[in-house]
Amino acid sequence: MVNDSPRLSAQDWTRAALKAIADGGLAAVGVEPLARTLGVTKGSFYAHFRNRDELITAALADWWRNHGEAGLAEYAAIADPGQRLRELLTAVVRSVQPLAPSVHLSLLGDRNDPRVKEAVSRVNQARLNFLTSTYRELGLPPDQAANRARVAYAAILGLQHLAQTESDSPSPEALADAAAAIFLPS
Amino acid sequence: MVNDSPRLSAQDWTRAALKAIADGGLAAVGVEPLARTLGVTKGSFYAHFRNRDELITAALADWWRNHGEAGLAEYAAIADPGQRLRELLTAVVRSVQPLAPSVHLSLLGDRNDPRVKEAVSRVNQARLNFLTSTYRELGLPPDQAANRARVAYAAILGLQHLAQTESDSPSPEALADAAAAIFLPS
DNA sequence: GCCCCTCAGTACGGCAGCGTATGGATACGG
DNA sequence: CCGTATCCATACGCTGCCGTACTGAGGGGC
Repeated sequence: MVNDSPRLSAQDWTRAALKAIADGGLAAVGVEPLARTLGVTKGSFYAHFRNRDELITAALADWWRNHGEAGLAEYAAIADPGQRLRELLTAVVRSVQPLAPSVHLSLLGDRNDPRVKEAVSRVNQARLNFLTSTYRELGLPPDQAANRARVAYAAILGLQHLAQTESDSPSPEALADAAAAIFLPS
Repeated sequence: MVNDSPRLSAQDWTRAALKAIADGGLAAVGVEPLARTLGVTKGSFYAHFRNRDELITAALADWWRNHGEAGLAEYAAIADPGQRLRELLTAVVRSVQPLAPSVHLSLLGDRNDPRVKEAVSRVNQARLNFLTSTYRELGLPPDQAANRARVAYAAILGLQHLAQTESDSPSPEALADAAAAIFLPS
């Protein structure tokens, strides 16, 4: 997967752009800065993209493609909805600890950009739909399922917020238990 | 409260800076752009601040001062913890609808800046403490109260997140009911 | 082996924003 | 009415970044 040849592809640029977004937002996506980190000059960039805007659009498209339904496939394979939900929660709570820079959170600062809005909206929608149908499988009526999914997903997002802005991380097991107790229907 | 005199104060600049942060992040805080929106030139700015950094620091300090414990005073006055929690939830769910730009969310995009980290951390800590003690008053043991407060606050943050990136707003009453059912201890 | 296409280097123009210098205007206390 | 401090305008240099033009080097199909 690693491109050891000195030649770069367009994907190398979109990947670098996403990394830049993850820890600096759209403002951190600059042609010349990226070229420096990639070890080339911007002459290379303009062989792959027409301008900076095109790179941003490509990077965002890449992102929501991998974080929409694609990223949910693993869990969609779990037949039992209760277990599916439990594994989702624990996975989220566990993955939340490290200060792994998150594209999703960084994009909040640029949520006025229509392309960003579109991308974030797609990802959120896919996840909300997934959670909603899971709750429906658990027997909740449609509207209740939708609301519960919404609050549950909101909690997931919020936990990531908190994890990114705090140094002390509370015990993950206890938190997972608390989350499970709250979001698994009685 | 409105300063109709043509002369500006330092507070006018910090307020403008916060507004800029709310819908563009730190990157949107520029001396010359702000001067344009305020109808003056940057000559005015450098009469109040030594540089752009000082403005940002002042604006952030202003923000967490008003959104930390100060903003919670209104609810701290409610004696009954159950009612306090309910009013908090409904107020949050209600205030979430409009696309009122949120400083808090925008700051997440710049969470790598140490000053931003500090400010956001202070506000979150104050709110978490408040929620935790409320849950304790409701009879939960300390560790459970802390975890429950954490998840509840996370849900609040996440709901704001969702409200900002979606066009369709689900019925606020239903959502408030769902949230209350979830976060008010049985 | 030759050509062509892709990737990369160099150089230039342009623009926006930061910071400084300086002087003018306005308010206010004495 | 005068002096001083505060607020504001103008002009300038500087830096970082975008975008374009042109050139060069290397590899694969024929």
